[in-house]
Amino acid sequence: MSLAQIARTLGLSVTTVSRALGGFEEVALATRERVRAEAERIGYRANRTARRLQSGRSEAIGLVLPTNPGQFDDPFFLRLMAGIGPRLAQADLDLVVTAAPPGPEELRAYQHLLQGRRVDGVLVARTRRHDERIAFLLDHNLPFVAHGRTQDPRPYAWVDTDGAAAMAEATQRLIGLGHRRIALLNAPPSFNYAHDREAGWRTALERAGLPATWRAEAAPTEAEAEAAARALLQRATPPTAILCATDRLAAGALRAAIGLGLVVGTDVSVIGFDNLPFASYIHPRLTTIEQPVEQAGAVMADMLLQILAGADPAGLHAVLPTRLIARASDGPAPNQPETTQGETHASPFAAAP
Amino acid sequence: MSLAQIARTLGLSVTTVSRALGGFEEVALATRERVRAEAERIGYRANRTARRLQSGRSEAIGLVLPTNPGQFDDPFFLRLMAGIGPRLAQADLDLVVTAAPPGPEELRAYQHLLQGRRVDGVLVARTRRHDERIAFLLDHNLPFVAHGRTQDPRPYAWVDTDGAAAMAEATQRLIGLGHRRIALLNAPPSFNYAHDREAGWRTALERAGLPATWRAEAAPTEAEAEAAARALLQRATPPTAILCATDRLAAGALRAAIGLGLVVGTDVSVIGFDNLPFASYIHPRLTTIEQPVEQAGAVMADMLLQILAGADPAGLHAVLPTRLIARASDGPAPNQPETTQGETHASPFAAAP
DNA sequence: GGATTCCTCCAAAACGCTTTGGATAAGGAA
DNA sequence: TTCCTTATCCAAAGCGTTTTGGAGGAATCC
Repeated sequence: MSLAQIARTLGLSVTTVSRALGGFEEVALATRERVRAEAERIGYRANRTARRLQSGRSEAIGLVLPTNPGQFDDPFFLRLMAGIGPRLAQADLDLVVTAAPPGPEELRAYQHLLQGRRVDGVLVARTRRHDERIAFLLDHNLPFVAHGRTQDPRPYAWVDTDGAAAMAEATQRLIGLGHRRIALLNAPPSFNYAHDREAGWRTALERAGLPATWRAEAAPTEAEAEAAARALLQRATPPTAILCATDRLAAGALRAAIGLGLVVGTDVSVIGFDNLPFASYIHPRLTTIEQPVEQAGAVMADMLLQILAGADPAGLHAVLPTRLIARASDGPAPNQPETTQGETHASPFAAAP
Repeated sequence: MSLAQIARTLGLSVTTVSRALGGFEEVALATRERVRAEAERIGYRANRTARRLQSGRSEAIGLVLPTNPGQFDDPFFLRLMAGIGPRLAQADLDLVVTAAPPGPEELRAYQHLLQGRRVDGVLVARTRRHDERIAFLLDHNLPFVAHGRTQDPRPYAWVDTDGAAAMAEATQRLIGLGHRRIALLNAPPSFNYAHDREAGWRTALERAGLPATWRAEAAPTEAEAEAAARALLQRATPPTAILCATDRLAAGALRAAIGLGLVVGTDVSVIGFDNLPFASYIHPRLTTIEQPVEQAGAVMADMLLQILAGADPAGLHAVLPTRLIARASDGPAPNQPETTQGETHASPFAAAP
């Protein structure tokens, strides 16, 4: 089951067999066919390790999974891998997965991948605004593609979700439902998506001549979000809708609203972002924005393949569109003295699976 | 950054450097130290590919992810990888992940791993009662550890959850709450866990002298489960509790009960299995059973390491205990003529995160 | 007819490591 | 002194592949 074996059986040299299987023109067509037939017959598959040693490439790319305890209800990485897998398989590359908790160990995982020359490149997900992983990879010249932009001024390949457009769309939807006091419950600015998403909210408000008065920040956990949302809702003139940068924030907002005796979808509207699985189970079912994660994985893999083939990472960028999933957590603005009366058109909500 | 470079710098042979780093006694202690210091200085890491070629082992193990569309809210594999990762990293093995939808492509993924000698062994999760993957791996002599037992009579290494004990415990709990008509909503028998879990239910009923009269089967989707649960609840004498082999089945049962105007936790109790993330978001919050998935991953990795070190797979088995997470979907049995009056003690439920 | 060009094939090197089978020198026993 | 151990080191083989640099013969050109 080696080149040498085929060479022996056919009375050829290893060189010729190698070239024949490689499809080189310098091997006579008849010989090429003969070799191919024999290889087929014995089910020959090139030893990857030998080829790797010879070529100097590891024919594998790396992905570091954050093993954040309690974050397991987030199918992001599973979906990402589902998108990445087929593309890499097509290019006959392995996907090497490492697990590390965020923090110093995470960076060490990247060093580990680099040092042993275990991978030809890596995919980085969940980038932060200031991301030492990106800096490390750039410093060490390891090909990579990131999911999410960061503040590093050096050019690199990235794929990102159009969070601004998504939030603008959601804001627009709320405006269309008659809302005039639309709050943003954002994640801390260390998450770079926070900026993006806030920008969309601001743009839509501005376009409609509405003030960006109601705004709060919370770590994306339910407890913190609940507190922040309660503060918003207890203002003298509270918002009639809360746009959340994350489903987890939205879960907290729902809890805050319900805790204050408000009916979500009627008294106050809440929209999330991410379409985490619980969004369709929570009560009321959460209207939210879905990201094309599988597609992002596929695009990232394709970009990395291009880079490995010699492309310049600087030009490789993609902004992917989102999809708003209308459920039951938002509705027409309530009639309140401070509010411009919204048109009371029929609720356009479609039930989503 | 190779052995040769160190050898050159130190005026030694490649052989000696290799053995020095390998810690062989036949290299003088002083030399060993000298080599180690130099290796440390230049940050030497052995080229894995070269070592692999020489040793004939790929120093990697494989995991095939089922990319079941719509199943992404299941953190099982993420948790499994979180458990596997550190153990493999410690043994300096790579984890190669492939994604494939269940079915013929899945088996081809395993063939692919085997053919290219890409991995020294594999981990198989979510085994089925008759599992062609297990058969394939046994046939081809590829070391592996499975999560879940199957019907294949040949011995192999496995880790499994003690589903019988878990279900017996849950049944016992319901009996303690005064329930006498306890239904089982099971998954189809093609899933081997179904048998295990049903056995626990039967055992506990038998022990209490209760009949196993109420039983239904449904594919583990909400829609099918809802229909099956509704049929159960519409019997002339309906059950007062439904034990579900899966959280997804439980979600359907909840929906059926609510659809029939029943108050879950009062009129009818529902208990699930798996503790999927949505279980704590659904209304009412689902009492369910949690499996130690990370631990299973760690144990599986350890077993595979043992097998690769020469251990006999036949003796490697582990049954892991579960944990019942009490939430709000179960409660004391309702007072009904057919029911033996349960003791009306205070609800012992602790809120779980 | 000699030189040149194709066409087809091959021997050997190289990738970086581990392992096999000595080689050399020092020390001790006879 | 001679022989045998022991301690320490090394040259070379081998893992299976790709690639380099030809070699040999037939066909072509002048």
